[in-house]
Amino acid sequence: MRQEDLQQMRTLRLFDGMAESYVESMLRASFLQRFPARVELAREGEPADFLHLIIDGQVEVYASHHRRETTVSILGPGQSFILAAVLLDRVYLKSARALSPSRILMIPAEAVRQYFERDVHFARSLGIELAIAYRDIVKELKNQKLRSSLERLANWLLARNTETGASGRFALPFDKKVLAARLGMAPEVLSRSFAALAAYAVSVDGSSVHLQDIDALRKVAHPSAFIDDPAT
Amino acid sequence: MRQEDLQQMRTLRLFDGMAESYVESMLRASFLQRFPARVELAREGEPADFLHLIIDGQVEVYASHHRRETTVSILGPGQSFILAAVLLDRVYLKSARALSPSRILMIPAEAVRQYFERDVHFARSLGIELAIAYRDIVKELKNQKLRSSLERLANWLLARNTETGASGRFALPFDKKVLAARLGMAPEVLSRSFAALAAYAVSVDGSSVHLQDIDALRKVAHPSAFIDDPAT
DNA sequence: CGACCGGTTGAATGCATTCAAAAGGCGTGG
DNA sequence: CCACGCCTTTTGAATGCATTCAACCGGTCG
Repeated sequence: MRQEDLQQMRTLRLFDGMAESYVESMLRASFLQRFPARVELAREGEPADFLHLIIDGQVEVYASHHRRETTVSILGPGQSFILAAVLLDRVYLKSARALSPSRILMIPAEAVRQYFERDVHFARSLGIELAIAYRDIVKELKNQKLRSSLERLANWLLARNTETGASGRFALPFDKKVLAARLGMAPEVLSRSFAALAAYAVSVDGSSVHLQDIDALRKVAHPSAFIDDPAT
Repeated sequence: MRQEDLQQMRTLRLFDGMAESYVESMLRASFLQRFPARVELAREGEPADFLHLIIDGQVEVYASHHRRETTVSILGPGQSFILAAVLLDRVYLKSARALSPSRILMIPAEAVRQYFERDVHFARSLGIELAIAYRDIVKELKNQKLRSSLERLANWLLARNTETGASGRFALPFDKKVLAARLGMAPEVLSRSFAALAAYAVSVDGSSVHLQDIDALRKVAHPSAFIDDPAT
């Protein structure tokens, strides 16, 4: 790892409050890897060998079973994945692939477990990280089971709008195909849902979206803090 | 709390390795409550005030939104719920109700957070508990999104059979209505699914189930270690 | 130019929900 | 002990949301 990269890694939230010498030693054992788009970063069923931390890029986390596939989440810089498997020393329950060229900090599972036992601050960070991940997936389960696909799309648009400054205009951060997977629907359904939302002043041109009547959109979406609000 | 109850609480897995004085102090602040069936133990949207630990009884964890409701899990003795909300000091994302008369150990959220910071062993227990809960819900998400209701039922039957000694005969641990909710389907669908499984030598009489051809059932179910195996 | 990929649109199918009604089980009160 | 009523479960039928298959458009790349 290069000196300036190391410097950046040291400041990761995950290491907050941790003894410096521990951080150093963990980082020495870790790899900062670059991956091209479409590469598989982890495969369901394999033993957890590294905790993955996204420094740069987008990663799709998904699971397969019996010729079907479902996207669980799409992660970006600052987020980690497969933490639970690492902590418990079990196999991955999900696979992950890079959606864009990515830089991933890979911390050996063994080291994670070791310092989890050894350093309160690190244990605390991991616990909080896990708790957040847990709540995120609960929200996703609710999103999937309590909403129609039209509602899921509407809420995603509202959330994305808020996230990007609430200007009413933003670009889709990935292909519609991927968005469809993220929202748990076939691409065809996403297409039809966008069409249906035109009635609520949602206009889409390629990847640029314009929400011209947020209130109308909220009425279809029925947003809920307990599903959509990342800070809740 | 009575002396003998206290004694029992002290041996909880959650407290393994924890300094005795800490355990004592946590338990002194806690309540061992009895609840009749159907009582609501936690409500979505309320601030997390207690970590709940089931000593006795069955608890249904569910979430509501916009006049719909979905069951997230059904828990029994030894399992805790709403740990993530307690740790992060956020509101509950799910509600919980007692399915049967239950005894619940309620540990004040404040105390949980305090000892989480203070005691490595406790932090470790919580981390592991959270990691397991996380993986369970990932499995549930996969179960829901990658399977038909017939498959979900078939797999549940297989798992339950294994759990109860693989004799091919067992009783449903709760009403079919509740089972339907647990499996994410309407009661009507459960009924029809049972009827459909008769073709695979599954016979049901009231709450007693008899699986007469496990292999046939496995063929419909397509069980997967990464969804169904509690130890994976 | 032709092939391919992402996206859209149309049509058919299917799984599951919903509404409705009837049958079976269980407990309560007369 | 029986009758009644409530709740669970089953069965039937209609509806609907979403998947799947298929065809088509437009842009990009070899």
